[in-house]
Amino acid sequence: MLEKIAVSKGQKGKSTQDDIVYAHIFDAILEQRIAPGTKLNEESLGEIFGVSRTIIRRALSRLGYEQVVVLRPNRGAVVASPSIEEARQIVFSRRIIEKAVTELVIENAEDAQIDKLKKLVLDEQNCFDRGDRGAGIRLSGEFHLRMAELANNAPLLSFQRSLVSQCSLIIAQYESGAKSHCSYDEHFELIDAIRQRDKAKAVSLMMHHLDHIEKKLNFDEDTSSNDLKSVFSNIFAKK
Amino acid sequence: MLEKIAVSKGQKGKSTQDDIVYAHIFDAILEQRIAPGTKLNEESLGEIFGVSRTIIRRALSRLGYEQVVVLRPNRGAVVASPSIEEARQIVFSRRIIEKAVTELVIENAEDAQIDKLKKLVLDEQNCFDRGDRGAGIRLSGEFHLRMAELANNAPLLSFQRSLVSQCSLIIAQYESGAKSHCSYDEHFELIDAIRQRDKAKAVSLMMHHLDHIEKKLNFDEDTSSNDLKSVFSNIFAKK
DNA sequence: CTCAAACAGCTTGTATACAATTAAGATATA
DNA sequence: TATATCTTAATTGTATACAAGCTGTTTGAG
Repeated sequence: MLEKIAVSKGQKGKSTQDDIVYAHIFDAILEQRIAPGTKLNEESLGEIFGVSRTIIRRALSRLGYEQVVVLRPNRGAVVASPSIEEARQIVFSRRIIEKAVTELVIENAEDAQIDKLKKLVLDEQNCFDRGDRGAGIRLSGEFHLRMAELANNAPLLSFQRSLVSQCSLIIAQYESGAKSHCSYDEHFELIDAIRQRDKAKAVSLMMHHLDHIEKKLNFDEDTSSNDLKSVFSNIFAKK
Repeated sequence: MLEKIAVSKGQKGKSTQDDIVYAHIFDAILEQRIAPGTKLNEESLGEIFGVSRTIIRRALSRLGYEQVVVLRPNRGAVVASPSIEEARQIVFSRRIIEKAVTELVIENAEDAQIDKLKKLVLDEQNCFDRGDRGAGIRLSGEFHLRMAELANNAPLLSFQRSLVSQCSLIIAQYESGAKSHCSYDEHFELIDAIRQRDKAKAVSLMMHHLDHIEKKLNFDEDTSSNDLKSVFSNIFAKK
């Protein structure tokens, strides 16, 4: 059964069981099929995937390390639901990383590699056009990941992976319905600037790109939240 | 028995078993009591710490995620031994993060918090003066971690944690004997610049600080290496 | 004597059973 | 009725047993 799922998800052959489970839960969270705050019960997940709790626990630890789920000792895992403040910190970090990544890509990547990126953005466009917002958000994240790959720096790539995941969560949580969050138009523009090796322009485009995410955050600040402390903070006087 | 170790290490009370095991292996690696490349056998570690393989595996995964050990599927964990190229990437990442951190600290940290840092550097000085190089390297890393804490940005802090660990490994691996690697003098200077809220000077000091690490890398490049591919690259013709 | 295939051991991967902890409901007391 | 304590069910934490995989050695054929 797991085999079938693995194939349907197009995972590489060498995937072990926890990789598969990890990838499925990860995708489900980023595509908003599981809401932020949802409790992730180990035994239920085990039954769903047909594996023991051992495997589920490994997958959950990994998700916990990437901050996509929150692990509460003795109380299990829940899907992360970043607060506005946490979201701001995450976007801030991305600013720093994306700037460096963009510059590295311009310095190091070959034309052919950059062209490949375009295909990915076409896929992304496709998803949004046919209304699959979840997959669109994920592909949009993948675009930024591929950029980091072309930067040729392993630690930056792994940090970017974590940041992009968390950003997708934030977008899923805070951005209102139909609006395209991370418009593929901007991705196309960015690729062109990189292709022309125009560092200043590319970095500036990237920063604007992130501005858009952050502006949405401010705009939708009043969205209902799971963070009880912030919901009721106006009732109780501050210490 | 574990209890005793926990106390002797001054861990906080809420430490669970894997935290303790994790911390011990971590410290042992960073203090060079285990050499890079050493195989970490699960059962042996289990006996040493008096816990089951379950706990050891959790600790090893975590170390693997932080890149302090390398996990090879079906073949166990070994202490990481970064190649020169990997080391360069790590130092490059640190340049980016440390610049951002330094600026944030100057913007956000209170005088009292900065003063606290000074005590830490005194401890560091102490260690080197009395010849405890291992502990010195660890404290030097802790200095940079504290800086990241004062920056008030959770994702940056967690990335910094991973980078600092890896850097300590690099220093332990490549730097020759007695030389102080990350001289505490520079830490003192840095603190002063931050205290005066002199961004340009502080950032420049920090960059020089990292230059020193990197220069050592180049200088000691000929040190015997575990990277067989590079060792024998002169024998076989390139494809 | 060289090389290859089969075997044995040891180590890691996974499932399961049991212990410890938490959360919720029930009962009792003021 | 409100509060506190006890009890119980559910869930997580840990140990252990068994399965699968790798490594090194032995054995046999060329």
